Amino acid sequence: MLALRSLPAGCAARREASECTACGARAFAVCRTLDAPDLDRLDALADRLTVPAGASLIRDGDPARHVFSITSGCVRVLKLLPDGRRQITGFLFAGDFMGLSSGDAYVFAAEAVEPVSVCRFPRTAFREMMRESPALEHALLERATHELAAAQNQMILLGRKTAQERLASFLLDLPDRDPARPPVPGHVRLPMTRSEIADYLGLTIETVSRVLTKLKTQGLIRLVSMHELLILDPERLRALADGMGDRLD
Amino acid sequence: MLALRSLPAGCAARREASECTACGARAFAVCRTLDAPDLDRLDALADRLTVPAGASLIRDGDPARHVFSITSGCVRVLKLLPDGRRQITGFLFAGDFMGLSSGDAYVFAAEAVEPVSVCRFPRTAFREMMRESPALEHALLERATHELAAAQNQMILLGRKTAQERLASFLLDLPDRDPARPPVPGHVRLPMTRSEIADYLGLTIETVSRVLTKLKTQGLIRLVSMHELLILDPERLRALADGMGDRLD
DNA sequence: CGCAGCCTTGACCATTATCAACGCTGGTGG
DNA sequence: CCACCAGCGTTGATAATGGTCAAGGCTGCG
Repeated sequence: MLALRSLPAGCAARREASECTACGARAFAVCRTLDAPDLDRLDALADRLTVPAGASLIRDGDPARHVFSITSGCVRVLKLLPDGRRQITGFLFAGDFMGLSSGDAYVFAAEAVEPVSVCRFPRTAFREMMRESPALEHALLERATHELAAAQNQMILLGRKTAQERLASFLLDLPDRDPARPPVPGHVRLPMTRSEIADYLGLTIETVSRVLTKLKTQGLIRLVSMHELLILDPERLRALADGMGDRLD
Repeated sequence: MLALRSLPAGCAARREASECTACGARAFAVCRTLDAPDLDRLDALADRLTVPAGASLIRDGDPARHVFSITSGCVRVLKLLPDGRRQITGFLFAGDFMGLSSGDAYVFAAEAVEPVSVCRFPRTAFREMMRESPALEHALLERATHELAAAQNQMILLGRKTAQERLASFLLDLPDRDPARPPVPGHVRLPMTRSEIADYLGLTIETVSRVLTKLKTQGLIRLVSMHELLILDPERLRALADGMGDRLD
């Protein structure tokens, strides 16, 4: 399992997580399902790391020795083709979890989009805990279930949606995922570059840039700054995202 | 969770599954992790169904009342956009499992590609069993982990690979998944139509047809019949699939 | 044998990629 | 404090991959 994002229901937990970077393992959103003694054991296992923007958290092919819980910042999970083509398979935020893997090596890379802090657990010890705590395993399965549904949505986006529809979907989904900013309605923080958005949506930077300009021209969004925008017409944007761009015209 | 394919390690289990369609729940590949009494309980819960080609097993939006274990045939899992665009997110075969879902309704559809037989379990009873059997939950998490890794691979395919690379990847992956045919090396059974392949790979039928013809012309494959082909040059096909098409030229 | 459905092939088109130039912006050092 | 520079973003012109439209062929079944 590559990465597990926190569940929508866990929104409070997520926010909490982002606020308690000092308390290490307790920041782990799954903690809600654990008893106090288990939490203490997790705490004891955890390393706290801070990594600068651009730094690598996980390298594709490396032995899978750790699992991670993100406590602040934004992480990109990605895969590369030998010639350098890149697919970003997800952006992770505070409260999200990553690193579980079926084999002994990671099959993906993870890098900091902005300065990131994480709790790092030895994989074997974490596995041990999982075996002993069905509640933990249950929570992870719950998350994995959710993550698989999200993956199907990303597949229809990549396989069947137009560039406009992809951007619209992205802009609507992103704020739900990022607890870093209080959810001012319509306000979207874009910690990632155009290039990262492009590699997430299966497009090029030029197309991303052009489509954002077009959405702006159509009055659907306003570009506040390079890394911040406003959704002006959520309804029409949603219709676009769902492939009903013409219904509302 | 939409669908869980059997693990590669479970190849023997899978084959067994496809051979014992008569024994119902015991065909469920996860059974390997359950004790005999649990198996008997599963057996008691299961309906055995046979559905004709083209029939619907799960409709998007329907209340999620069952989970399914496929005992023979091929199932397509898909999502639709309102205007009819279709993305097939996976093909399932004997031994695969589907239907777990985070919400109360299915968020995808499942339809028989060819005549299919399944074991159907009431979702609530299955959940109950999961709660009582950590081994079952563990097995499902294991599978989900694997399925998530596969989803990442499909994302790089859909987001970054060319039509040729997509077809090459598909032809190489498919036989590993389908236990219906003894794994004659290089022999690929294609139970699905060109249209289904296209909707799985994010292409059109015409492109699928043209690329298959091109692969044939290049001596990489031979089209034995409409639903059967031979891989003549696995190495070059693999190189193509991995985006190293030029390396071997 | 005939028909329906699927597949293939061809001609043309559109969306998006590629290539190129330029502009903005934020950080650094004079 | 300002000027410069590097990196990122935007915009434009052109190209290419794959989509669309159309016609015809195969195949398997009644």
